[in-house]
Amino acid sequence: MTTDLPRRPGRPARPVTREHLLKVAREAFSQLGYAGASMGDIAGRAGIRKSSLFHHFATKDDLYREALSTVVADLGVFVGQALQGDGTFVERLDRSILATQHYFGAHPVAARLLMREFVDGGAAITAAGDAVAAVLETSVAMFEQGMNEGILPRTDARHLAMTVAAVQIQFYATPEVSARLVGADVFAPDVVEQRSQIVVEHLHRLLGIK
Amino acid sequence: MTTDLPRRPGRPARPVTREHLLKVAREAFSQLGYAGASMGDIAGRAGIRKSSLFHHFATKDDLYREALSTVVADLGVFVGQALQGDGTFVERLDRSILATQHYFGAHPVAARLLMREFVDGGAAITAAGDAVAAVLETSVAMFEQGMNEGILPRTDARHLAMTVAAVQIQFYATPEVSARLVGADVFAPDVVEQRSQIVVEHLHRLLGIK
DNA sequence: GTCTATACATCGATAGAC
DNA sequence: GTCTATCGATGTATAGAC
Repeated sequence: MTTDLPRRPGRPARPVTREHLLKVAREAFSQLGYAGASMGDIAGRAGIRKSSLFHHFATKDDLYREALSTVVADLGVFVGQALQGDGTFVERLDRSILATQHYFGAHPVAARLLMREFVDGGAAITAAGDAVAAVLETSVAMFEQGMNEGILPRTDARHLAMTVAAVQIQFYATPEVSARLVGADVFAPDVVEQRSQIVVEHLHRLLGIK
Repeated sequence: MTTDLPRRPGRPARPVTREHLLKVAREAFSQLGYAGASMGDIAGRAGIRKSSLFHHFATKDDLYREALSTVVADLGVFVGQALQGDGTFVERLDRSILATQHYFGAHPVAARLLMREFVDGGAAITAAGDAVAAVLETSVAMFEQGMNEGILPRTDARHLAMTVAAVQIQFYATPEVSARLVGADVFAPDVVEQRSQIVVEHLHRLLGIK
């Protein structure tokens, strides 16, 4: 039976990395929201004291912004890469859909963190808000391109982008509701694969492809 | 120039009604979330003191549950009434879609409050969570009925219900994002009408109608 | 870089006067 | 039914030792 020695100040052999702190912060903010997660809780998850966390991030707002921006950036490059390369319009569209679904499926904190930021109004974030707006604008531009090429029927591309975004994010942003409805763990690999194929099918019908 | 007299105890001529307290509570919880809204803030919005609010609701949790349940109940009867009556499958479907969209458009706090509850995992709520699950199950049953009648092509009705719910709620649950994308106030009557028609169009294509 | 200790505000909730 | 006053816990953030 081991006894917990009282913690003492000093430079530890293996200090926690900034990346690890951001990881646990993403988990906390995703689960509890900005207001619900506390610096003490996040520090505890990382195995350090609250004041040590403040050494790495001057304010809670700073920590939140950086944690959120990593998700937005990750998703941005992931989807960006999928859009690169050759192929038909539909092939590029499908690659971006699957990339998004696989990203959300592989990173359980991501969709919920994004959705919370959207619901909060994105007031706390300007940089990330602009990045999100850029992603949506890319989506709008893509749909307009498809309409101009005659592949997609003409409709309001901006309302369409909002609907498409909703279809892609909701399932993973509210996993308890999704799990209760489909009767399975949302992040199980086979469920992610199934949902990915279904989202492709849903969005094809929604966009009027074929 | 009037001077603010200090508040004094006693029975006021016109005490605030429970309905008014629930209304301002819905606004606060919708804007700030459960963790972000405080009993003091809600009391202040209603023009009373925090301790007076605790006279009406024993705990913050009680207030939240009742505020949320009014939205779930309102939406339930609104959509339920739309589903009643005669008409073809598509006519009943369209009535329920339009009822939902008009409800969200007319009650700016509703969709956001619901989405917050979904993102929070519905852990705080059992009764309302069951009510929401019931609405989704009704949706599933309706789609399966449409498939059995040969009106809808066969697909996974449960995943379909999740997608349909996302399309209906997202636009009004994240109004700042929506407004930025479409460049207009989401709750302006003409925008609500436009979005309603577009959602009907989107869901028709998604469901494979016609 | 981490710790102890603390300052100071706000939170949910209670007690008791009117 | 509303108020003043207060309690105890928790929140963000800071100061200074090691």
